[in-house]
Amino acid sequence: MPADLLAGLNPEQLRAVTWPAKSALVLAGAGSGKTRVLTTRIAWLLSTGQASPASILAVTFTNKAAREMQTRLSAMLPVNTRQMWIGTFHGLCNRLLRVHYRDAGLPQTFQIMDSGEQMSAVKRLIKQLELSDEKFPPKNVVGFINSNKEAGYRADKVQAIDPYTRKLAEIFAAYDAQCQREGVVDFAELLLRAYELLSRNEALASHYRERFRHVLVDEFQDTNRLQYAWLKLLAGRDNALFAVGDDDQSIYAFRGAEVGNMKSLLADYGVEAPVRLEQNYRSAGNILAAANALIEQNDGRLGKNLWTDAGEGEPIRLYEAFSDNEEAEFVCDEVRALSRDGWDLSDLAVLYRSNAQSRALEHALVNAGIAYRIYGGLRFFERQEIKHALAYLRLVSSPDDDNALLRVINVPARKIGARSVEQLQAASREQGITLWQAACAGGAGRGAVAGFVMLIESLRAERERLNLAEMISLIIDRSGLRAMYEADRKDGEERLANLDELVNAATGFVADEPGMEVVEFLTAASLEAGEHQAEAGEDALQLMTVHAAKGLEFGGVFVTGLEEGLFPHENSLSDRKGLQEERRLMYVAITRARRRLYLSCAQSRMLHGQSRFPIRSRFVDELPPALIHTLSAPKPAPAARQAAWLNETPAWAKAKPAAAGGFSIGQSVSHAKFGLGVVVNAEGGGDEVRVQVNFAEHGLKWLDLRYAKLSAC
DNA sequence: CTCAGACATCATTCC
DNA sequence: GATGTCTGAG
Repeated sequence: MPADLLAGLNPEQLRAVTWPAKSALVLAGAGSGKTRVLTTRIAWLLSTGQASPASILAVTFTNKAAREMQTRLSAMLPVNTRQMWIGTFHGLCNRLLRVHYRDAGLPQTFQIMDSGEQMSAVKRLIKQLELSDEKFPPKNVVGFINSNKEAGYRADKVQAIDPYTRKLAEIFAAYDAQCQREGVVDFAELLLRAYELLSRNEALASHYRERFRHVLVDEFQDTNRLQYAWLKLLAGRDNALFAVGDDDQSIYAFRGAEVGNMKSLLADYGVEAPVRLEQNYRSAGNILAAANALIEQNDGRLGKNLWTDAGEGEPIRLYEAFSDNEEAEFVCDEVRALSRDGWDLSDLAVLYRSNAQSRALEHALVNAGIAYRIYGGLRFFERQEIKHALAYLRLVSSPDDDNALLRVINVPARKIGARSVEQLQAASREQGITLWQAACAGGAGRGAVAGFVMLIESLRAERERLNLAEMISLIIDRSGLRAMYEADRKDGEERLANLDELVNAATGFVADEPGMEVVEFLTAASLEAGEHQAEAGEDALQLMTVHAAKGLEFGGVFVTGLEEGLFPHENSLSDRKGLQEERRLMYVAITRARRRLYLSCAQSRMLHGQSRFPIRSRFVDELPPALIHTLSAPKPAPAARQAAWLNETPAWAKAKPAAAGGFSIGQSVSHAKFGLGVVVNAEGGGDEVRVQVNFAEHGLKWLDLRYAKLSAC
């Protein structure tokens, strides 16, 4: 074995890496060398002859992490990583289903729907079933379907006691039937189908159990019930399930993740205690101390305390801006200063809770001339022009995909309006055929629909002759997409560039299986929607959500928008579990930083087209004050501040500046119980006026002026 | 019957 | 801000 393989590992890391060939849970704090442990573990198993490459199954949460593991591994050992199965849950399940598509009851060319496509499939279904989307909001229906699938339940297994849930279960069943008819699978289905494939087919399951003696899982705290069941199926009784995770970084409960899986694993596999990796190699002492203090406020933790032998480092910097725009300017100023001091822009990240916040930042960055790169948000493969082109590609490959057909049948506009589409849908429903079949049958010979059928047929006729890139290029030309965007003066140019980029991506694409180029390309587009753009190497400031930042680290980090209602998000304020997840999110944000950490909030923020006047996030106040250095904003006098607020007041407030029972927005007031505050909002009229006051001590309160004793000061 | 523009509505986080 | 629905012109 390469002698230096284990060199430089600390005792806990060493214990994890050289753990005997049995199941284990590694509790790996942020920055504790988790990825290194995982890859070194694999390398150690291989180089000591305990495992062959083919016996390794490693699951990560992003494709990026999977690639990184592969790269690191091949750097450590001269080993053929192709024999190992390394990938995401979704990627691996897809692989399984492609190999055993018959046993899984799927067409060979089944396609994967992303969440947007799933949503439109459900909307279409609800309309078809003639249900009101008032009573069955598509969003809720999608949530119902996904959460059941993630828990391992099909429609017939759903716990349905009340009539409403029974109806939902019916829709669920109809949805699955529709997907089956159209040969498409959603993300959750990918997992459930693969699970059922193995659980119903003992021969297959034992084949894979024989093969994968070592199952390793990264980010185990983010697995859902179904994923854990899938892992258990593969690991069986005898194989080694080696899970690495951090309960404090569990931030995906909203998509079904169960931190409880960590405790379950200990019980299910008779693991006495987790291996704890608590030495942090990433962050300076102060940053770590802040993170520890914050996360301690959560309960039910497995428990762990990160430490470092690095020095305290710099204090954490806190900045309270007047407005979201001013916060963005602050970020720009600091970034420029850091850049002057020799920091690489790419070593700096601006984090936020929700994507919408990037707007103000982008605006300021453009003005300041600072190069930046946004991760997530509108991903490449989710842009409409790309989705259009891919929908055509799907139709060429499998015309029965109703979703794809509906997406492009009238894009660009070709005189097939809502009415014609309805007729097609009626025909398809009555005769039990797909839209494509209905289009072929009904519109034969005449009309716009026939023209569309001919277009698709003419493209299909070229399938054999053209390679993938040529096909996409042909689609863009012949469908009229190119002409449509050429005529679009607003952002047609950018969209055309993206389409060219799509052709480029297809040019380099090599399929694993001959003849499967289209299917594999579309699969990659669905499963790697976000990870395409993140590559390019230019030195640029990194912008992303806190979720997207998980697993990454930066020399300097700005955590922005630290306001009640934003971070923690208002939808999570009401329940305890939600709030604890928000706190873990904050923990993740803080622990991304190596040397310098900025926290910022704003006293006014445009949200959903309205000015809001939030108060500072509780998370800021949960940090030890001694660690924090508050940067003084160029504080204008109270009068000027009021003016600044008034400038952003909604129209109604300007229209009736003194309407709120004698109080106006921005006015300082005092209250017998709550003390001093500032009026930030008002509603009502006549003698039923309510005002919202931001109290220095007690935060935001709505007060009814009929009862509250409020006085100007 | 289609289409473009006006209008309303609703907003986390993501594989 | 993006998306869905409505309306009047053609």
